Amino acid sequence: MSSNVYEPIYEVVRAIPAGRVTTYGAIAKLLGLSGGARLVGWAMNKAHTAMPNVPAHRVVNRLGRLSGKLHFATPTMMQERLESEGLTIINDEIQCFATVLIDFDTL
DNA sequence: TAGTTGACGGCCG
DNA sequence: CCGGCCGCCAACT
Repeated sequence: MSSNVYEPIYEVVRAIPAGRVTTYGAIAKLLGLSGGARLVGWAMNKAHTAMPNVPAHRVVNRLGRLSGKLHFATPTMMQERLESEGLTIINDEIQCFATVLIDFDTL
Protein backbone atom coordinates (compact mmCIF):
# COMPACT_ATOMS: atom_id res chain seq x y z
CA MET A 1 0.00 0.00 0.00
CA SER A 2 1.16 3.55 0.21
CA SER A 3 4.86 2.79 0.30
CA ASN A 4 5.39 6.07 -1.45
CA VAL A 5 6.82 8.96 0.51
CA TYR A 6 4.70 11.50 -1.38
CA GLU A 7 1.46 9.87 -0.28
CA PRO A 8 0.75 12.84 2.07
CA ILE A 9 1.59 15.20 -0.76
CA TYR A 10 -1.11 13.76 -2.98
CA GLU A 11 -3.55 13.93 -0.15
CA VAL A 12 -2.92 17.64 0.29
CA VAL A 13 -3.28 18.28 -3.43
CA ARG A 14 -6.55 16.37 -3.52
CA ALA A 15 -7.71 18.49 -0.60
CA ILE A 16 -7.56 21.58 -2.79
CA PRO A 17 -11.12 22.65 -3.71
CA ALA A 18 -12.06 23.72 -7.21
CA GLY A 19 -11.25 27.32 -7.96
CA ARG A 20 -8.31 27.24 -5.57
CA VAL A 21 -4.60 26.65 -6.02
CA THR A 22 -1.52 26.19 -3.89
CA THR A 23 2.22 26.38 -4.25
CA TYR A 24 4.92 23.72 -4.05
CA GLY A 25 6.54 25.52 -1.18
CA ALA A 26 3.28 25.63 0.80
CA ILE A 27 2.83 21.89 0.42
CA ALA A 28 6.46 21.20 1.17
CA LYS A 29 6.41 23.31 4.29
CA LEU A 30 3.15 21.73 5.36
CA LEU A 31 4.91 18.37 5.28
CA GLY A 32 7.99 19.72 7.00
CA LEU A 33 10.03 19.90 3.79
CA SER A 34 10.20 23.68 3.87
CA GLY A 35 13.22 23.73 1.55
CA GLY A 36 12.31 20.61 -0.37
CA ALA A 37 9.87 22.22 -2.76
CA ARG A 38 11.62 20.25 -5.52
CA LEU A 39 10.43 17.06 -3.91
CA VAL A 40 6.85 18.20 -4.32
CA GLY A 41 7.61 18.72 -8.00
CA TRP A 42 8.99 15.20 -8.25
CA ALA A 43 5.91 13.90 -6.50
CA MET A 44 3.77 15.67 -9.07
CA ASN A 45 5.77 14.05 -11.81
CA LYS A 46 4.85 10.70 -10.37
CA ALA A 47 1.37 11.94 -9.52
CA HIS A 48 -0.04 10.50 -12.70
CA THR A 49 0.86 7.08 -11.34
CA ALA A 50 -0.91 7.88 -8.07
CA MET A 51 -4.47 6.92 -7.43
CA PRO A 52 -7.25 7.73 -7.81
CA ASN A 53 -6.22 11.00 -9.35
CA VAL A 54 -4.22 14.04 -8.35
CA PRO A 55 -5.40 17.50 -9.49
CA ALA A 56 -1.83 18.56 -10.10
CA HIS A 57 -3.16 21.37 -12.29
CA ARG A 58 -4.11 23.11 -9.06
CA VAL A 59 -0.49 23.25 -7.99
CA VAL A 60 1.64 26.08 -9.29
CA ASN A 61 4.91 27.70 -8.34
CA ARG A 62 5.17 30.58 -5.91
CA LEU A 63 4.81 33.05 -8.79
CA GLY A 64 1.31 31.76 -9.54
CA ARG A 65 2.57 30.58 -12.87
CA LEU A 66 1.67 27.31 -14.61
CA SER A 67 5.22 26.08 -14.54
CA GLY A 68 4.22 22.43 -14.89
CA LYS A 69 1.59 22.78 -17.59
CA LEU A 70 4.00 21.23 -20.07
CA HIS A 71 3.91 17.97 -18.14
CA PHE A 72 0.20 17.37 -18.58
CA ALA A 73 -1.42 15.35 -21.33
CA THR A 74 -1.68 18.63 -23.23
CA PRO A 75 0.05 21.92 -22.34
CA THR A 76 -3.27 23.73 -22.58
CA MET A 77 -5.14 21.30 -20.37
CA MET A 78 -3.89 22.87 -17.17
CA GLN A 79 -4.96 26.38 -18.10
CA GLU A 80 -8.27 25.27 -19.56
CA ARG A 81 -8.94 23.23 -16.46
CA LEU A 82 -8.21 26.08 -14.07
CA GLU A 83 -10.31 28.46 -16.12
CA SER A 84 -13.07 25.87 -16.02
CA GLU A 85 -12.91 26.13 -12.24
CA GLY A 86 -13.52 29.85 -12.40
CA LEU A 87 -9.94 31.08 -12.42
CA THR A 88 -8.53 33.64 -14.81
CA ILE A 89 -5.23 32.84 -16.46
CA ILE A 90 -3.37 35.19 -18.75
CA ASN A 91 -0.02 34.43 -20.27
CA ASP A 92 0.16 31.22 -18.20
CA GLU A 93 -0.17 33.38 -15.13
CA ILE A 94 -2.99 33.16 -12.57
CA GLN A 95 -4.78 36.47 -12.04
CA CYS A 96 -5.62 37.36 -8.44
CA PHE A 97 -3.28 34.55 -7.51
CA ALA A 98 -3.18 35.53 -3.84
CA THR A 99 -6.98 35.42 -3.82
CA VAL A 100 -7.22 31.81 -4.95
CA LEU A 101 -4.03 30.71 -3.26
CA ILE A 102 -4.35 28.43 -0.27
CA ASP A 103 -1.38 29.13 1.90
CA PHE A 104 -1.39 26.31 4.45
CA ASP A 105 1.28 28.14 6.38
CA THR A 106 -0.87 31.23 6.76
CA LEU A 107 -4.17 29.43 6.78
C1' DT B 1 28.12 3.32 -7.08
C1' DA B 2 28.28 7.99 -8.39
C1' DG B 3 26.75 11.98 -10.93
C1' DT B 4 23.02 14.75 -12.76
C1' DT B 5 18.41 16.16 -13.15
C1' DG B 6 13.82 18.00 -11.60
C1' DA B 7 6.51 20.67 -12.38
C1' DC B 8 11.07 25.04 -6.57
C1' DG B 9 12.42 28.43 -3.17
C1' DG B 10 15.26 31.55 -0.87
C1' DC B 11 19.41 34.29 -0.50
C1' DC B 12 23.39 36.84 -2.30
C1' DG B 13 25.74 39.95 -5.73
C1' DC C 1 15.48 46.10 -10.03
C1' DC C 2 17.43 41.99 -12.13
C1' DG C 3 20.48 37.87 -12.50
C1' DG C 4 22.87 34.08 -10.64
C1' DC C 5 23.95 30.49 -7.07
C1' DC C 6 23.05 27.26 -3.44
C1' DG C 7 20.14 24.17 -0.88
C1' DC C 8 16.30 20.28 -0.33
C1' DC C 9 14.99 15.07 -1.10
C1' DA C 10 14.25 11.54 -4.24
C1' DA C 11 14.54 9.48 -8.74
C1' DC C 12 16.75 8.65 -13.20
C1' DT C 13 20.78 7.42 -16.19
